[in-house]
Amino acid sequence: MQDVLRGHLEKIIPLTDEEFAFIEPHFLLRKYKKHQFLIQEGMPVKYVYFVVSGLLKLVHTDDSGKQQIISFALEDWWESDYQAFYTQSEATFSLDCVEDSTVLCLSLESYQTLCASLPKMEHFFLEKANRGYMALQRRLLALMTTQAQERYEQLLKQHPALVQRVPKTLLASYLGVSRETLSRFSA
Amino acid sequence: MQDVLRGHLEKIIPLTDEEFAFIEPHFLLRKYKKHQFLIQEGMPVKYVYFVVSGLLKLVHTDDSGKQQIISFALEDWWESDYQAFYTQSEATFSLDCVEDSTVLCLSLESYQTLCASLPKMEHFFLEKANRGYMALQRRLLALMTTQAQERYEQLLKQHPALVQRVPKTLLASYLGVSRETLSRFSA
DNA sequence: GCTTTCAAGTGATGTAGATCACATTCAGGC
DNA sequence: GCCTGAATGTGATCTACATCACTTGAAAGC
Repeated sequence: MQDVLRGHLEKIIPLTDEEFAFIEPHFLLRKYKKHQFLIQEGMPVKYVYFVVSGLLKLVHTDDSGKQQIISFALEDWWESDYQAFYTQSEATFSLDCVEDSTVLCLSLESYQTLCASLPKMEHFFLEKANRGYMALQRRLLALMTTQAQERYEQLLKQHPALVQRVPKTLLASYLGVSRETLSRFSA
Repeated sequence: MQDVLRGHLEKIIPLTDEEFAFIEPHFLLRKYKKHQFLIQEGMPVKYVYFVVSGLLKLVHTDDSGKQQIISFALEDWWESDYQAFYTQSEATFSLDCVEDSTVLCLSLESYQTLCASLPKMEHFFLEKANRGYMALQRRLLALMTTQAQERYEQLLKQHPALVQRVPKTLLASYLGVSRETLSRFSA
């Protein structure tokens, strides 16, 4: 199971067996069922999660109770309420399972230990953060410039698997469009 | 002038004089006039920029020629077309001066040298990347959930100085709203 | 000083997409 | 096998905001 993690890390930083032997015990393997929460709004955030299998959604609930999907986390993705995680404060997002999922949990302490003792790991996280930043920038731009229907079509192209796995209601929320409007696009 | 840089770095990582003496020569000081371009769409991106003084805007131009402001870069901000910078490919954004500006330029080679030889620097950039990511996430959320007028009011609260310094037309583009609509809010 | 350009306000009209309301189909729990 | 709730489709109406068209005022260039 941890092989997945090693493969994932080694896409960016090659590791010796000793190094991986040092890294691996910092992660905690956990399984969650569909609809279970990994993070709940208002609660402390203990971990950042690496998705081994399954599918999570990161959600924000506004004052009027409406839910917005900030992002989906598929296999091989890292997810958390980073703000709350890094500052060890209360979650403003919730993270829960769209499907039964297996994740690896990394505590802030372990995260810091890994970064401090293995520059490679810090490099790995920097790389991930940068890519995440660039991806968000593109998403922001798309949200500002592109019509809802085109955004949907681009999602279909770029993540056809995701569209298959996720109810349209959730896709709509992710795309920033109402359920009804999204439904009218399929035609 | 480089004092500004040292102060900025030391907000996150304390440095010895020797360390800073090693870091500093990697930066190139440059001055630009209002309307001058640091990065032009279609051209290679040589540097990431640290703004010592002045104000820059990162802009995307779509097929129909319309401009969207991805972000502003005030004093103490880092900016570039990161995608193009890291992959040493052609810019899809342009970066130009809203006001006369002084910047420090860091090449990819120097960036990599700094990260490789000083783990502190890698840590610094990781910290910056993470904060940038979280800020973008909040902006994305605001764009999806909040009305244009409220977004404007929040900008007024959070960056009153920016609103003073920047023509409304540019603010509108940054907020993802038309010039005319923004104008009707002031009343 | 004059002209040209840029920033900004404002009315009239158009439209993407929200919201509300209801029908239908489908999967799961017991 | 029945019942309940989720997921989806679809019509009618409403609204935030875009777009177009024009005016005014102020700054910049020569």
